Amino acid sequence: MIVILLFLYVKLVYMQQSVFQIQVQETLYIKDPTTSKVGKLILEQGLLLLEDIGLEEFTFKKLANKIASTESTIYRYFENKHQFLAYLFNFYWAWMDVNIAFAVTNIESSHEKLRRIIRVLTQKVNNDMRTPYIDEEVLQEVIAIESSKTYLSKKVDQENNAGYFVQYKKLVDRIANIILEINPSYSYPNALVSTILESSFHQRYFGMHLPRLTNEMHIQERLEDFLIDICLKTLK
Amino acid sequence: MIVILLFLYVKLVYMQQSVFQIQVQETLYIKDPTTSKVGKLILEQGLLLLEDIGLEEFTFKKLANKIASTESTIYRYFENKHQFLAYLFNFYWAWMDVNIAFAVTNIESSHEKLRRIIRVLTQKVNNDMRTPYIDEEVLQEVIAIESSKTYLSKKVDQENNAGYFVQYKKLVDRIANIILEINPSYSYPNALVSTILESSFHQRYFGMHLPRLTNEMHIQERLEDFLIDICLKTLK
DNA sequence: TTTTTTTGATAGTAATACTATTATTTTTGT
DNA sequence: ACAAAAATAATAGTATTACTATCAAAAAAA
Repeated sequence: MIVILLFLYVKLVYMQQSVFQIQVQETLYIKDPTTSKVGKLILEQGLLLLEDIGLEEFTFKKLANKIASTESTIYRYFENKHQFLAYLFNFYWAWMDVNIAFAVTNIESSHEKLRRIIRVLTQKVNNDMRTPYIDEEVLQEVIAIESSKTYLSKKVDQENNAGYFVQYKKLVDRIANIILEINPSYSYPNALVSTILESSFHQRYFGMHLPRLTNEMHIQERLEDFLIDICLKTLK
Repeated sequence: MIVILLFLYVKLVYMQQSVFQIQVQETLYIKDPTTSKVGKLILEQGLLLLEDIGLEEFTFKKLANKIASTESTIYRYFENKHQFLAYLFNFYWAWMDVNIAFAVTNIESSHEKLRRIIRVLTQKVNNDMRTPYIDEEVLQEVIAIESSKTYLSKKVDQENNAGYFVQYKKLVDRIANIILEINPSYSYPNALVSTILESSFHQRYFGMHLPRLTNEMHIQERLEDFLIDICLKTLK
């Protein structure tokens, strides 16, 4: 408990509005977009544009038009669209980390913790009012589709050094520790966790677009059951 | 047995050189690249270029330079680089399908079949001399990194209709049937298979680039053990 | 209210993702 | 071996992308 609270204290910053706010690293932007109106507009409308047309078609020019601004302004916040995506990616996982931390607070059983974590991972999220410029439901959609593209690139090592994946790695570690509580002799805790996380995104996507690759995984309860079943049986 | 041989007969085309050759669908090219010298050069050098610089940096112009030809020539074979990738993607899975078919031939036990399949999936492949213009080892590397990009796009449904994913879907079905032999009441055979397939790529990649997300999965035996363990325990 | 910072407007460049045209080379059918 | 057909190379051109640079205007901070 104390460990978790300390953890939260370190990773969250207390703001004027007397709510917690999720922070991402300085390597993920040139100028912090949360500190200005245009910055927040970039986040808000950029996310919606990404949802709309996907990463490949997404350009700063189109976003600039959408927010009635200019390319040069957006380039003052983000180096390029990949950094923008990495920003959202880290925001998402930092936020999920908090959700998961709350979901397992006061739970004794490690099995139950894992079940709750998987529920949080497979559930459709609720919009978080503390960040009005980020629609978390849309964010989840976008990250599910685009996140693998952040690391499946020739620039992985460089981007990894720049901290593009810290939040994700932290979360994997945290869940892996719970895996080890359940079965301390299991050899592949991190691998199991990252497999589950990736699968939660891709299976849902397959359910919607490539149904032959899956078994109705667009239905949340099925996806949840599928993943919990794999985890608990694997750890027995 | 007979079913498998018939299957092979249908999906493979007997060629002059008295060897089997893997064929991909007509929707995956404008002009069949295997029917000409430049076509084969495009495949061969295109694959190497992809390995070298990745899909994002890959352009037909660069490939044209590499093979001392022109953009317009390449465009006569493939609509764009995504179709080119889809061609390789289907070639890969068609070829793995054959490898897997041979690996399980004459094997009685379904458990053993599954073990052998996972071995084939996680092993570094050997170059297949029947297709001198495709270096299968490089192909595996490239597909591992780029394949998700074929389906994680706004054009999935359209590309799915065009048959961009048939080979992959076929293979998933085939392995899913073996899963059902092991446990006929398991509810998520296809999902388990596609999870394993994706994981076999990504875990190895994590092992090499993002080690904190996995547990030394760049070592083939570990990856194999990890995946077999998950499958067999899940199906118990 | 001056200074500093941020934004908008405009311009420009090299590269990408193509399409089109025509001359030349290669393949093929007889 | 030769004409006809097909394929390729060379060249040009367009709209868009992915930036960078400059400078004036607007907004925020001192």
